[in-house]
Amino acid sequence: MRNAPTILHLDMDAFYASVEQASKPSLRGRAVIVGGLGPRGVVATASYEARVFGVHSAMPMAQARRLAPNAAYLVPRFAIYRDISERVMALLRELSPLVEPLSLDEAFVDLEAGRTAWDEESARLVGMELRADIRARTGLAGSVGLAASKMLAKIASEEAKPDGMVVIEPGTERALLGPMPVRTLPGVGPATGDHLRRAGITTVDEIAEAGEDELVRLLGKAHGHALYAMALAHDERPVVAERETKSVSVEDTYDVDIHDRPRVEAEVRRLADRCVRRLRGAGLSGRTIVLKVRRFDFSTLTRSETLRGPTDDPAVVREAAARLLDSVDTTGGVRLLGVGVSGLADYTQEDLFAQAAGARAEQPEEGAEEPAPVRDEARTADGRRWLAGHDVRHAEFGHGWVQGSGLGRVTVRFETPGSGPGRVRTFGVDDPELEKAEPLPLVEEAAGDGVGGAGPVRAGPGDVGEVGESRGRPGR
DNA sequence: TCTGGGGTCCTTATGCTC
DNA sequence: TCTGGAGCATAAGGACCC
Repeated sequence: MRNAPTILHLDMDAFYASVEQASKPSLRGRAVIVGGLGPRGVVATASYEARVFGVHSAMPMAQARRLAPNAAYLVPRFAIYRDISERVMALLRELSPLVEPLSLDEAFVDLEAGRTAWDEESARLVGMELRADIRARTGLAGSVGLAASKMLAKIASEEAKPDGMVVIEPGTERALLGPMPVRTLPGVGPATGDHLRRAGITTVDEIAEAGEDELVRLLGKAHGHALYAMALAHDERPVVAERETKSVSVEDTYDVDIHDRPRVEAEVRRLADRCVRRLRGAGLSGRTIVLKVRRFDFSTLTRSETLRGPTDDPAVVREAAARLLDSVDTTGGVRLLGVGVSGLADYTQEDLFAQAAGARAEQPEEGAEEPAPVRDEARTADGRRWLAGHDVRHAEFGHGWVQGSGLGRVTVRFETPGSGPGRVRTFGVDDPELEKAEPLPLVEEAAGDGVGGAGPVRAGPGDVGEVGESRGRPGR
């Protein structure tokens, strides 16, 4: 392990909810909950004001509504989260070429590799400046952890939340880690936590005391070795900038279980097509097709089939998925269906099978199988949907966002990131003066954007649209 | 009072080939 | 020709992460 805290972990605070609060002045200081709003939705992010009520990520939305009935409930706007995330990642890449994004709101940076920090003092300085830059560029708060390894940097940023910075000084790791609960360590979730608790192990120190052999016996080889090393604060994993995508998949949970077999088959075809679109979008093809079925009782099963060569042909994937479905009993109903492709190749090779199938099934389906949506909330006559939290523009009142909709009406609050809290008005869902709009930037873009200096800094408003997007990118 | 969506990695069982 | 492994690929499930 290196002997200076030069690995940085950045974690944006309550990211989705914070973006919404920055976009919508009337929500600042209020409980905001972002997630799926359907009957089977879960919470993606809760603002700190909402966490006071006990609401947290991954909680069923129904439960959140009981705990915080007066919170604002919004559907995620991934386009703007992605845009802001790219700005933040660009700031990180100014610090080092070794930036490892873990998701839209989290990343590791190896400061030593970027020669921006070499000891504790320089690392602290970089961390402070980074947090200030992020706030200036995005208006949002991020927490920073600095340590000599990835595991410890992540634990440090967790400790730093919200809106803080924590440095773990080399030499203090064991003392700090020892009394912490086992769940603090990465890779210890509910199941492993229970497993360890039944063996009388509840703290990191107790993992270390148990010894490596005992852990391997309890948890298996890979997990046992890894966890023992972590408990001793040994973590040599390097920061890895580019990781290859290993699989591409799509899945849908239905508001109401599907019992009708033809309907299940139609959904699987639709998912197969969607999956292939994503696959092709990333310039990939794959050999193994995976079908996922979650039944009415939440039991989940997967069926997979490996082809002779990689494909990105929708007809081939559709047919494989249909064959896999043949071996699954869906009487009783299914709540989720998914289709995935793994065994990826970064080239597209048309195998004979694909060509044969393609000749038969070139373009039928496309328009023919348009599946009926399960649920139909506030949909206009031409099929537009007014999703809570999404941006709209009104010919007379300007830019606003959907506060709620139903019963043929849509309620809009007219405000922008730079305005004060705005007024609310209600319209018919088919009001011709109301239309969907693009999100507005959170921070006023200064003319020229003030980044004249050295280094590969991304410029201002002009280049956020992104041109040739074909790299495989890790974790979204 | 129920449990999303997109991934990764590991374990175990099984069949094939040498 | 039979048997025993080793080693690999495939399939299914589970845990974990954000």
